[in-house]
Amino acid sequence: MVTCSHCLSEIEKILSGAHNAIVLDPHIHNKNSEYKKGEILFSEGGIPRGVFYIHSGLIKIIKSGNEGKEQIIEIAKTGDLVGFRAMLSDKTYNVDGVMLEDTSVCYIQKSDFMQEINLNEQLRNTVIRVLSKELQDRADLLTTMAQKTVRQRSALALILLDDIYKGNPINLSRDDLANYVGTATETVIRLLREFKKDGLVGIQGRKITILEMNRLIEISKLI
Amino acid sequence: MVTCSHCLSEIEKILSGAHNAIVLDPHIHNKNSEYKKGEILFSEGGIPRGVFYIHSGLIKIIKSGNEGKEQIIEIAKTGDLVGFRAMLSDKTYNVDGVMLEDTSVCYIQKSDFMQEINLNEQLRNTVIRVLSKELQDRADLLTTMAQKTVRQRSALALILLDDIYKGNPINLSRDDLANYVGTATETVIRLLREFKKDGLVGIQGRKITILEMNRLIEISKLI
DNA sequence: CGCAGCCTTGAGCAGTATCAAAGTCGGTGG
DNA sequence: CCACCGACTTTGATACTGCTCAAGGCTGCG
Repeated sequence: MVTCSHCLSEIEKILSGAHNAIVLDPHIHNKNSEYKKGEILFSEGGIPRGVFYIHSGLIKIIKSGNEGKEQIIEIAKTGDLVGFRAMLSDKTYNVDGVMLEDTSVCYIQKSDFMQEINLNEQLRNTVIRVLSKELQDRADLLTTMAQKTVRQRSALALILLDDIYKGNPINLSRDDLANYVGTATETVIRLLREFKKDGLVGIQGRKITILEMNRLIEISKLI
Repeated sequence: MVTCSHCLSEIEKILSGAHNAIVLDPHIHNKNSEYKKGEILFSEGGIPRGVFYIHSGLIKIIKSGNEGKEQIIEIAKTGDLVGFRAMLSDKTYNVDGVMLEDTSVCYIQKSDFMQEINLNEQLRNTVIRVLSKELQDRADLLTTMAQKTVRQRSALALILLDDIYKGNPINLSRDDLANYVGTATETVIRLLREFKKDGLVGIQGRKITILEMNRLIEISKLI
């Protein structure tokens, strides 16, 4: 694959998150590749030769644990950069990237990315800042996984998903939702039923609508 | 506090972990400060103005969760650099650093560290590589917390602690051990009793000796 | 229409947390 | 030197959360 020069020139904005809301003009910007839902972008053990910028779509970053049970580490959305941790660490991927829906991505080759980093001091500092910030966030997430109940984590997951789906109904398989929360599918279904009964969410088929964000936030924080 | 120029010149080795076994010559190296067991190096919300290099001792990095229950994110040992995530992210600390035993550290000021980074390309790349690698590792840890049983995590904790204590008996309060595993104190005590009964570990007072590393590894991996 | 893949529900169980109480150890002051 | 105090550790009993297994229902698609 060939580096998308347009995205290469934008990576600083992308990394700092400023890019999130920007819709690239398709006329000046040809997306590198399109993937169907369920297709695999990269998988554990593979050697990263570049990073991906999500032009549109959703990608789950998963770790396949014991007995095939997968844990969703992160859900990357439009405007996110994916795969840079493994690339920058000089290690193989330790997670898989799988499309949650039809997704189009741009590609930036490692050599191009590294050259850019070495030339651009500000970008370099951004990279370091972003990585460090994520490390801090993961300490919080670790604590959440270790200390909060499944009920609290489910509420939290819905809050995060509301952001990922930008306020639109959450459209995720129950399996994926359970793997995101870190629990069994049945458990997440039962909790959703409860949340619905209490008027916190609405459910249309597999789609979930947040009705009472404030109370979800309360639940996610309470012990 | 004043930057330890000796450690500043060594940070590349420190970061890449090569420093672990090196004993600095006390004649050419004056340690910046000594802390007693239980003393606080930094705490959540504080502004990082530099990083600490552990000359000798042990520091727990903790996140105080709900109702004061703390989660040990990491135990930093002799030769480790502490506090660089918050410093590099330009955020306040989101964790506390507390001495697990009497500890002496050196201090490197943020301005000195940053200057060094900007002058030294290799160091820069090391920083980026280390941060990315840690992010990868935390994805694994997250999966562990989400999917493994307390029994498995306890076995894993003992394996990690064996490394931290360099093969010497593990000397940690039961509370700290529980907070490292992410469970209740009573639970960890019961599991230790089991492990002892099965001949996996020996227990002398609060000290724990690993007897059957291979079987511990097996337990930590099994589902 | 029927199949396959999800989603949902129920029942029972195992693993852990919680609460309460007793035991141990090291240090301190009389 | 001894007895006591406080903090930490251990044990027991009980409750509950969340998992697993099993079965049935729904939906979209060939």
